[in-house]
Amino acid sequence: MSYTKTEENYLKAIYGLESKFGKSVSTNDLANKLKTKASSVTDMVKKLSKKELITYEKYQGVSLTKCGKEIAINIIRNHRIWEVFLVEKLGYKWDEVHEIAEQLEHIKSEELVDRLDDFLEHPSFDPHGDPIPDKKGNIPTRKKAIQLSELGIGEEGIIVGVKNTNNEFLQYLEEMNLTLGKKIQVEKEFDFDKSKIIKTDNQSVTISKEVSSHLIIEKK
Amino acid sequence: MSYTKTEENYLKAIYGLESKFGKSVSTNDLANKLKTKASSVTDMVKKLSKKELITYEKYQGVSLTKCGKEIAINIIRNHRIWEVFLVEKLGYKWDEVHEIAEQLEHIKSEELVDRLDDFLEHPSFDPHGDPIPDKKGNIPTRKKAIQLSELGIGEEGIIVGVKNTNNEFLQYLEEMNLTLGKKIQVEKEFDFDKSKIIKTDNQSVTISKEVSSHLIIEKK
DNA sequence: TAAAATTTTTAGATAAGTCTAAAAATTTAT
DNA sequence: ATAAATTTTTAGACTTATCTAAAAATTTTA
Ligand SMILES: [Mn+2]
Ligand SMILES: [Mn+2]
Ligand SMILES: [Mn+2]
Ligand SMILES: [Mn+2]
Repeated sequence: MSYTKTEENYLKAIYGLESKFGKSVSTNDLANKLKTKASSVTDMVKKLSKKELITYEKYQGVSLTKCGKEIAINIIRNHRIWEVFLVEKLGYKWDEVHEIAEQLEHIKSEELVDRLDDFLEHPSFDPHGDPIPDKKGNIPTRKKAIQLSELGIGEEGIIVGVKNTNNEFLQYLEEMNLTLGKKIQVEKEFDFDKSKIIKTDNQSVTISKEVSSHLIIEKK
Repeated sequence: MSYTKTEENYLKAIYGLESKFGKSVSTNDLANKLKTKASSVTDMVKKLSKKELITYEKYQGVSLTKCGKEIAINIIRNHRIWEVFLVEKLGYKWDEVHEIAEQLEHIKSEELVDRLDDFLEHPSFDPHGDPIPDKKGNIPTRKKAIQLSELGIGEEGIIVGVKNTNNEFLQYLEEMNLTLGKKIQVEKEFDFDKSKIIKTDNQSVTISKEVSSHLIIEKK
């Protein structure tokens, strides 16, 4: 069985919202995430429900079935593997790959992404630090990853992920020298707004709570 | 300006038929090539005409405008570069890549295929020996390429292309050891049906006129 | 708990691309 | 030059995914 690009995007969006909020997904939230109208969502949700990819009851929101979840995770796998390819092999920057991966993730082929995965030597994380599900849907985890906002003064860590893949944010991080793999140390924290001074290899930068809560760190 | 997958496929098909027959393309031929109905073709052809990608007069068939031709060639460029990638980097066989490239050719990105082209070190021909247009639309040519059917007894050459990318044909060639780059020599020709005995590096095979006329050779 | 606000669904339209059946135009054959 | 055959176009319908506006259900507020 094969699904339309639209169906796949709905499943992916439902998966994302379900994981984020830990409960069934509302029509409005879905409409908002997919930049469409609630009425359109209702239509599609009925269709996906009939195909048993989601469970849906009027006014109660939706959640993925086992099958729907598998499909969603597979699309996410495709997306992230393509992002690795674009950055590692074609030299794209991490803020340039998302849109293209949004297209590539829908290419229909049993083998393609598995071959690409071999070619890339089975990466576990994408250019934004997000985990890449394996063929069976298992998602790698990081043992002791925390938000930079939780790191105390003097403590050291390595940047392993970003919790926001907005292009401007990624470009900002690039300028601040806060990219994946960078070793950092908390130099100071300002109580009044929880902003921090962060020491990287060659400079110190001040970042807001907003920023530090979107950076994922592995403690040294 | 960006076009739908369908529009792009129509332009590509028109380009192919126009090149092949050297005259304007009929509704029926187009319908046949695109595996759709003549009535659907008439609709789309009106649409492309309004966009000035083709010229169209009722009952007179269509031909590409400069702009339409540029788009068609660009899609072909995409297709062939992706085919090279699939074969060279992901280890696909030449009979496995066409369908996937049919999808990949429509990915919308200014840069993607150019970067891929760099990554592949600017190939001039795809895995089937078809020329890859450059970014400006220039199509590489081979000076002295001829059909194997034109090669005389005793003459030698190298296989540089196939004029039919049907999967079964490609698999047949593989079995006969008649793949791109192979050196061959005409051992014998049978007058009654123009079939030939061909010597390759390690064996002799008999092939029909049908087959030899679809193999492109560069004379030694 | 009743009114107000919000969310969700329904009803009806639209656009792209496709199809069948029938009409119109063109080409081929007699 | 007509008739017959073929090609092409038109007319009308269908599917998918969308939208707006209005109705219905649910949740919040007072
Ligand atoms: Mn992404
Ligand atoms: Mn990512
Ligand atoms: Mn091809
Ligand atoms: Mn090819």
